[in-house]
Amino acid sequence: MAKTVSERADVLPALAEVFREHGFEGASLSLIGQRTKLGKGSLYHFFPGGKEEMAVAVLDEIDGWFTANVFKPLREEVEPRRAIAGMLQAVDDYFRSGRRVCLIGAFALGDARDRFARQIRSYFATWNTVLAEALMRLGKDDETARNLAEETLAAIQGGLVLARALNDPCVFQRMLCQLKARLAA
Amino acid sequence: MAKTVSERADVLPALAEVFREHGFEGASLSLIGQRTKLGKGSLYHFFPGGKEEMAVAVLDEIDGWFTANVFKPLREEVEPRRAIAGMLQAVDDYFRSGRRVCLIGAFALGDARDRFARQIRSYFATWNTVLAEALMRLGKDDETARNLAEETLAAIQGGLVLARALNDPCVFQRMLCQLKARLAA
DNA sequence: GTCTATAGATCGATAGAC
DNA sequence: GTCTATCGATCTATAGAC
Repeated sequence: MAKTVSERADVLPALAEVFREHGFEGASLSLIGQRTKLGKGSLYHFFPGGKEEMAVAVLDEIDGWFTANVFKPLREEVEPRRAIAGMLQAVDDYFRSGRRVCLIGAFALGDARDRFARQIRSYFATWNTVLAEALMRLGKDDETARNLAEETLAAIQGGLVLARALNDPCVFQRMLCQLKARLAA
Repeated sequence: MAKTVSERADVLPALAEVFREHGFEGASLSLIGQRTKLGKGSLYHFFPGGKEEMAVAVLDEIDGWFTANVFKPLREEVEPRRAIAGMLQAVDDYFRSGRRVCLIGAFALGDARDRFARQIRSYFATWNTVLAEALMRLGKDDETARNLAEETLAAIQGGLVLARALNDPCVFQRMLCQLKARLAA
């Protein structure tokens, strides 16, 4: 006992999975304890702010992942075609081809939205902006690029909703496929 | 006291609003009691199955509204252009131009999905089918119609997610506008 | 048919031993 | 740093008065 091995970052993946599956309200501390294999004492040691701080940490980690694997490549890749193809590939990986839900989207639809409004807004706003800029580098005019970026994000989020509602991940894959064609046009 | 006036159907709108704002887990009985202005005794008189039965009743009512105002017109209107324009108008009204969330979509993303899987699936599956059929009557071939129907539902759901995440209902309106053009093409 | 009161379970959070 | 024990609050659900 008194294992000193754990770090805060170690429990984030399990934590994220619990929030993804049960939402903010549905993720009880006892459930979180089971899935992270940590007692409440340990959880409060890592997250003195309780469940809210756990969710903030998870959202931050997700934001970090997207910044590194989606937003940054989208901004820095000089060849816009490759930037966009890379984005779609990363999205497909992240959402496990439609088998995994977007936690930020789920939070946005639920009552957790107000609590985490800043992070939710920032995630989608950033994505929207960097994608629109990549589309402009591809030759689209300002308005077309903005609209197309917005439609792309909506198709991704909507595809995840539909895939889960119909219990059919293929819906999401078809959505990505269609986006690939549309964004290249 | 002993007011005999209330009927089950009278509380459904308030009930729906509570679930929409707080999700299934977040909608506590005390909150439901406040918003419906009914005590727990009355609520359990109308819904012996408790919160789950309340949610089922709300989902049924939503399904009834869409059947009458979206699915049925989409099936029966002989002029497919009018059928689709009518659908988009009904959707805009129902979702208050993006200010209102889709409860069924929100349930699909959260942990309520498994509990209400049948109703969630049926809602989207029916919509998808009747829209695809209308598109075929418009002259699209089978595969195109199916894909376009799917993309339409995803755009609507994704538009609602984005509108709420960015706190900007205009996103949803732009989405409907774009759909109008795309479906007519 | 609606209310208040409350049971019984579970919630988030804390304290203290080790 | 992790555990167990436990607090008070809140939850869903029930019982009984009116």
